[in-house]
Amino acid sequence: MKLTMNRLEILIIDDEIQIRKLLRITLESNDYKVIQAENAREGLALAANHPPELILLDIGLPDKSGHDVLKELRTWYNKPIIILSVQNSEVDIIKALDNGASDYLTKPFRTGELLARIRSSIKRNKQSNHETPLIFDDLEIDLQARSVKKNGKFIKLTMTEFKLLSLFVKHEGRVLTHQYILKEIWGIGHQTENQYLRVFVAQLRKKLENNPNNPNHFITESGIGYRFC
Amino acid sequence: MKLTMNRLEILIIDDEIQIRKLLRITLESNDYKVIQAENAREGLALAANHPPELILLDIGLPDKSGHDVLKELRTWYNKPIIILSVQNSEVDIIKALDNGASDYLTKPFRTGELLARIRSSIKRNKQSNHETPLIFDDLEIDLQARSVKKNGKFIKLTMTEFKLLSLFVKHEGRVLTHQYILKEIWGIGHQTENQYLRVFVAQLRKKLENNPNNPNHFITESGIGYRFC
DNA sequence: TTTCGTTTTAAAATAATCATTGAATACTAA
DNA sequence: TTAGTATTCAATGATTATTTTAAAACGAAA
Repeated sequence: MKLTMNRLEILIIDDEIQIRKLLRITLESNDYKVIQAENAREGLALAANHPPELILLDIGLPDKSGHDVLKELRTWYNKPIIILSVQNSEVDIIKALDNGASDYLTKPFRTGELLARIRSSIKRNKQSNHETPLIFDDLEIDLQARSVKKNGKFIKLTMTEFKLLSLFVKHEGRVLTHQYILKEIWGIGHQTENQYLRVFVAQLRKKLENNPNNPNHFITESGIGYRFC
Repeated sequence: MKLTMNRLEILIIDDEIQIRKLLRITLESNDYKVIQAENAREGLALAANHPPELILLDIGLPDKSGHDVLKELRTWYNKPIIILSVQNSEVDIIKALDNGASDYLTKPFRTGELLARIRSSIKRNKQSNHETPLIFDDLEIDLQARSVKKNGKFIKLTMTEFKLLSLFVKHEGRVLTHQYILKEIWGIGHQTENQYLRVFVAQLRKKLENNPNNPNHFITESGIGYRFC
C-alpha cells in the first residue's frame, strides 16, 4: 500500500478494449499505476484533470484523430507521449514525431520493448525537466501540475486561459505576435481575430496581475503582439 | 538562408561503408554536418575531441560491441545517441534503451523516419538553448526575441522604431542613406520623406541613448544619412 | 556675421490599435 | 433537461503610434 504512493501514473488512450487490458496488466505488473480512456474527449479530460507521468496514445480513435489529440496535449503537457498505432506508414510516424511524440510503436508491439521505451522516455524527461515550478515575482506557475498561484493562492484558469499562459511562459521575455499566438491557440484560420486574444489577455490580467490596468507581466506591444515577463 | 556555421553536427559510427555513404548523403542534404568513424575506437576518439549534437551508433562494430560503446559514451556524453542495428531482437533493444540510447532503429530503416527521429531527439534534448543577443556597450539587442535592453532594463519600441533599429543593427558601422532607409522601412514611394526618418531617429535616441543630444550609437552623417555603432 | 541647407525638437492632427463591456452562443456537468 | 461556465462576437471609448506641421538650432561657406 505504501508503494502505491510512489507508482508512476500512465494514461492509456485507446479504443480497443483488448489492448487496454493487455496494457493495464503489463504496466501494473511493472509497478505503474494505470488510468484509461477509450476516446479522445475522455482522454483529454483525464489528462487535464490529473496529469499523468506518461501517456500512451492510440492514433486511431473513434471521435478524433490521435494526431490532433497529440497536438492539443502538447500545447500544455510536456511529459512523454508515446504513440501506439497499427499504422506503420512513414508519413504517420514522421507526422507524430514532428508534432512532439516521444516515440512511435506499431502494433502489435513487444511488451518488453514497450516497457523499455517507457523507461527510457521517462528517464530522459526527468533529465530535462528540473525546472518546475516557475516563479515570476508573485506568480508561481507549474505547467506539469497545471497549477497557478498568485501570492500563494491558487488561481483557477480555464482551458484557453491556461493554454495562453503556457505559451507565454514557454517564451518568457520574447514578443509573440498576434498571428503566432492565434495560430498556436485557436489554430490555423483564426489569425485575424485579434479580438479573441484581447479578451483573453484581459482575463489573464484580471486574474493574475496585481493591477490589471497597469500590467507587470503581460505587456502589450502595440501593433505587434504581447510579451510575458 | 541557412548558414554553414549553424549546421548541427552528427557523428556516424558504423563499419559498413555503404551505410555511411547513404547516411552522409541523406543527412547532408538535410543540412546537417556529418563526421564519420568506422570502428568503436575511432568513434569514441572523435566524439571526445569534438562532441557532436547527436550520434548514430551501429551495434555491430568490428572492434567492440556497440552496447559497450554506448555505455562508455554515456559516462560523459548527454546528447542523443540513436542506435542503428540489423538486430531486431527484443533483448538488444531493451538493453540499448536501458543503457541510455535515445532511440533504436533496425536496418534497413526508412530515411524519412530516421530524419524525424533525429529531429525529435534533438528537440527534446535541447533545453539550454540560449541564443545570445547582440551587445553594443549599454545596449542589448535580441532581434529574434524582439527585445531591447538598455543597462539591463527592457525598453519598449514601437513597430517602426524596431524595424529601424533592426536595419541599423544589421548594417552596423555602415552609413545608410536616407533613401535606402526610407525604402526599406516605408517602402518604395516614400523616398523623399526625410522628415519621417528624422522623427524616428530622434525617438530611438530618446529611448536608447544615454545622452540624446550627443548621440553615441546613432550618428548622423549630414546630407547622407545615418550610421549605427 | 549672415545665409542657406540641413537637422533637431516639439507639438498638432490623424490613423491605427487596444481594453473593456455585455450580450449571444456554445459547451459541460449534474 | 437545466444551471452554470466558457467562448465568441460586436460596440464603445481609450490609448498609442504615425504623420504632418512648424519653429528653433546647427554648421559650413560666403
